Amino acid sequence: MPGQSAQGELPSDRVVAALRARIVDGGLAPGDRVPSTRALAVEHGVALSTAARALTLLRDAGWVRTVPRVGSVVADPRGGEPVRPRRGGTPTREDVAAVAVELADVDGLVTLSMRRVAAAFGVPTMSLYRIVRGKDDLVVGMIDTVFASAALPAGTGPARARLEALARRQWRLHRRHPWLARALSLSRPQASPALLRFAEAELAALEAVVDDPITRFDLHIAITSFVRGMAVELAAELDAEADTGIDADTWAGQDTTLHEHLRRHGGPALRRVGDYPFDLQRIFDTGLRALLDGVTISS
Amino acid sequence: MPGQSAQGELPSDRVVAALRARIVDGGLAPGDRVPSTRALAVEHGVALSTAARALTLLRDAGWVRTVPRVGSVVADPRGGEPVRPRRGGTPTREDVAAVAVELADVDGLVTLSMRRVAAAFGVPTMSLYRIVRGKDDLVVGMIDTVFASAALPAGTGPARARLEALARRQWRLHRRHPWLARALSLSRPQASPALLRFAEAELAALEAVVDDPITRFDLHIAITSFVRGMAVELAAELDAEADTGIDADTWAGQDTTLHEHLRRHGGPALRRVGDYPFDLQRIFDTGLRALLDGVTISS
DNA sequence: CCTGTCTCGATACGGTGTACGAGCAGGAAC
DNA sequence: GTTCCTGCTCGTACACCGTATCGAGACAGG
Repeated sequence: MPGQSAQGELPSDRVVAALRARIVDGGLAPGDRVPSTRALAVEHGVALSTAARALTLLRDAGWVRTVPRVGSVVADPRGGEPVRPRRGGTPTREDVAAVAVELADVDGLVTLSMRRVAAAFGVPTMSLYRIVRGKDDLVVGMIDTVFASAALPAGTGPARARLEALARRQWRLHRRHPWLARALSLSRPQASPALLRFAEAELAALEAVVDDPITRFDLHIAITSFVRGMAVELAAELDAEADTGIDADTWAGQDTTLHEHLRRHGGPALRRVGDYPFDLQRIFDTGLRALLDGVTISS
Repeated sequence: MPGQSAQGELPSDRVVAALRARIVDGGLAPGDRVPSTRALAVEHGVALSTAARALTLLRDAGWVRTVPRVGSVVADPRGGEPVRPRRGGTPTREDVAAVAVELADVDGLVTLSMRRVAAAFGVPTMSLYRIVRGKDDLVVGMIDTVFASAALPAGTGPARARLEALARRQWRLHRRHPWLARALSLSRPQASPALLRFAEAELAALEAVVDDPITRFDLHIAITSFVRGMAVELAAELDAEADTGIDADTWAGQDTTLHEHLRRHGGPALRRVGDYPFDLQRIFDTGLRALLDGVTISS
């Protein structure tokens, strides 16, 4: 589908790529004027707004800079930061992400649509697309927002305690934002500064425990995966609870069939567990302890 | 959206619940005729097809049985199995799930739509809804199909080896069906016979290692979560690879910005890792070893 | 004032899941 | 033999999604 949001196939990206190519070739030197919106439009056979979008993207990436009343000019590669998002009344990426996070916290990720975010923001739907590249990008921004909101635990003390604190911190984030697990599983791994800070802290703690740098990084990913896997379970649990509240009867019906299934297909080991108090916090604690035991044992 | 497919709120469920209530009350005894489709439709103010669907659901659940040319009749509770899905030319739930699995294996879960499944099956779209309850139900069926296709490793030998084999088997399933992780994270935990078989085997192996039944079940969930968390990573990796193939240029561009991000936001510990060969199989092995070390250590 | 440039927002497109109800084949009853 | 009435089939329609496109307006320079 066209709404698949497979980033990289959009017409504006083709224009961006072409211009970037001309810049790195030297065909366009720093200071040179880049073709105007209209020129780009006829040159590439696209709509004006598409060309305008391409220019915006180039500017946000730091390739060109906009000189008011003149046009866009190739930026100096040494020219410092990739242009701060223009301040002023216009909402920033962070603002939009923050609003979307609030919305998702209340209603979940499924009902989060661009239209709804825009409405909550008080702007027309399509105006969002000047601030974020699309829904995927918005979700990445939300993830970044959430992880940026979490303070890192102290980087001192015993390594084991630091690792535990870091995992717990992430787990708390998932408790607060149940959509997070689903969002992480849906999005590609993006380079999010806030996520990198967590990775950095965890790797630093692991240095005291694991010598081999590759194994160290492996274990970092393994721990993260464990936390996220548990978070997925948590999200599912919360969903189920929400459903129970709405429709207790149906749930009860499913419950009986669940028990029936368990009786029919579950073997002796499953039955031997008996009455099991399902408490994800305890499960998380137990699992994390085991995992960290295993990590520290190899030192 | 109305297609949110929150199971349990459908009008047909209300009808089902009402009829079930009348049956358990004794208002409708075994052998009694249940109201006809049309009668149900006017009684509950729903469409004919909704009423028909309700009857189908009741029959599949074994509450009633259809006497051709007469109507539906309350089934004898002792009457054995909940009615085999009628054999013959009509495709069964398993058939549909199998086709959907093939489709998802090739094209991924995102492009899997009811229309596409129906087309691949050669039936009209809406005919699927007589076989599965909706897309969520179809996905659950797909999960069940996949797990049912996997043979369980031998239930003998050292517990540690059995646990490892079980985790590996699940991991292999995720390698073969990259959509599986996403499907599991999206769906509620359903009582799937095939999944229960895995749980049973894992619990049996854990019995030799963990005495406390609650801790044992906790660790079972923890191990499963770890595997699934790693599988999510795997799915993301495969997605990224697919994108690279299609659009190497864009990916290269993202790569530079990724490295830039890493340089800017990554701390010393991240840099000290140096060149890291990203290989999820090795990461999985390392992580699993650590986790199982931690599990067996507490014995 | 004109004119080239940028900004904005409505509209439209192609997709989704699924509720709905008109039409159908065929045995039962008259 | 006709007329009901059954359950079944499936084409249509709805509400919603993400987002590309484009026309109309804002604004500064000449």
